[in-house]
Amino acid sequence: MRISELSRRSGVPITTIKYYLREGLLHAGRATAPNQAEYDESHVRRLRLVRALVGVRGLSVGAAKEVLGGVYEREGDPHRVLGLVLGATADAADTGDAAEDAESPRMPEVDALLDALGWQVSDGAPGKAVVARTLDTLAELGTDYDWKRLVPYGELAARIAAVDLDGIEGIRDPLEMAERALVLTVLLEPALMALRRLAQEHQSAARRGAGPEGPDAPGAPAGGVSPSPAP
Amino acid sequence: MRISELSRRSGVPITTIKYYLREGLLHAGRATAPNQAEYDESHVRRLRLVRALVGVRGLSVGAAKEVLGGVYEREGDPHRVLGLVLGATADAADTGDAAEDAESPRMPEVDALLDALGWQVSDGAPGKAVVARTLDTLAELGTDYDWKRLVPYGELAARIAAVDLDGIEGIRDPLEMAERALVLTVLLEPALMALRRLAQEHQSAARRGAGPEGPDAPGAPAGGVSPSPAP
DNA sequence: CCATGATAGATAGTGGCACTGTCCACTAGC
DNA sequence: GCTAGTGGACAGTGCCACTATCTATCATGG
Repeated sequence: MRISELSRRSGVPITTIKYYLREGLLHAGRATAPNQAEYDESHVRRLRLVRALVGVRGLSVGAAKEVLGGVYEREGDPHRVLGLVLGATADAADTGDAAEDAESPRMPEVDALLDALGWQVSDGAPGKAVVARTLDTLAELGTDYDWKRLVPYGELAARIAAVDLDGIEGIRDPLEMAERALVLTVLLEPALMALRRLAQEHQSAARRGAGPEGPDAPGAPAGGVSPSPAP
Repeated sequence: MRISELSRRSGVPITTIKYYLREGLLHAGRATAPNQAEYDESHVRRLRLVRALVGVRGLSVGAAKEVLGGVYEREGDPHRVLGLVLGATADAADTGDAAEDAESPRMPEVDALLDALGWQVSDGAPGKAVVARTLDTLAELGTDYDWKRLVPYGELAARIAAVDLDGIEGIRDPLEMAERALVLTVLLEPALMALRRLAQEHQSAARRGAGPEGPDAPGAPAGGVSPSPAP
């Protein structure tokens, strides 16, 4: 198909498609002439993904490019894909200043946290820098927040990751698996945080009504957390 | 103190402080003359918080204003504070278009999800719209993603919320409690997602090496992830 | 008293980013 | 041939988070 049909089917304006092509978010079509190129389903699919990442999720164009590059270049290796995809994501706020990422005064605390959780991750994992920076920010705010308080969060994060990996377990096609991994991790983030807030609201109301007792509300519905197998 | 000292102590340029004053992110000082005002510790504290929200977390100025307004206007009611603070946060991508938030074709699915989880939340909770939009995006991408797949995430979100609420349980001072709630929910978000990614990496490697078994690493050969003390 | 510097308030400007408009040479398809 | 469409290039737009500058005070030291 040509660019006008690509635009029609993806809902993205032609000029924006050209922009994405320039920026490397979309792979070029097969050129049939100096001013003619042929696009296919993969372009439609990828355009929709780009719009989801940039428009819905709010990723910057640069971050989206990195993420997509990671997915489509190593589609054969799910583990590698996971690492790259999620590494490039990090957060909207960490654009630039990649140099100081590696060195943070709180990195030892992060290592202690990972050790306490029993996790084995690569040294350069960007997530470590994010955690370090968060600890740093909390300290600057005067909050006495120790890395130990992140341990329960880490344990729950492990369960979330288990659900994530279960979600891509059965996919055979490498490309589809990579895309699914990307979608599950990146696009689900706002939903997860929204669920957290909804749960906070629910439990806050429940605790208010039932007294300041333990985390699980006494008789109340309290969130219906089923006892999933031990982490 | 005067504005120059406020600038020095908070690390925020004077011009930026004026900007925040204009935008309502910082409460005005006590005016002592047409061109003189007195600032105090509360301004220093709040400025640091603003910088954390806007700079580190990447919140828009408008969103930060809403969040802070919610915190400092109803400091007496923790439950109310939670609701407002977390409501205003939502996500960076949902600025504008607040009108269509209420009506989403997928809202019934979200209600079904909340029902399955046993949660009781207010109808206008912004988190619901975020979840609805995520389901919508996933559907547009052709992913066959049912709301039922969010149930395990919801259960884990409930546990996270329980940890969150535990973290603000014992605080007596209402203002401090409100601030802590804000910090725990908003500033911790990137860290939580980073932990999720780190856990994915760890477990992906573990599953790869040990087959499709449990999320915990088998023997954990303890590579270079030792908790080295401060350099 | 008055020079000096800081201050509040207002207005305009800056730089970055994600597009968007426009122009050109050329091609496809009638 | 003729018209609509195309790829490529480049400038322009709108938004946003600041930032610079200007003015009319005000505070203080000498």
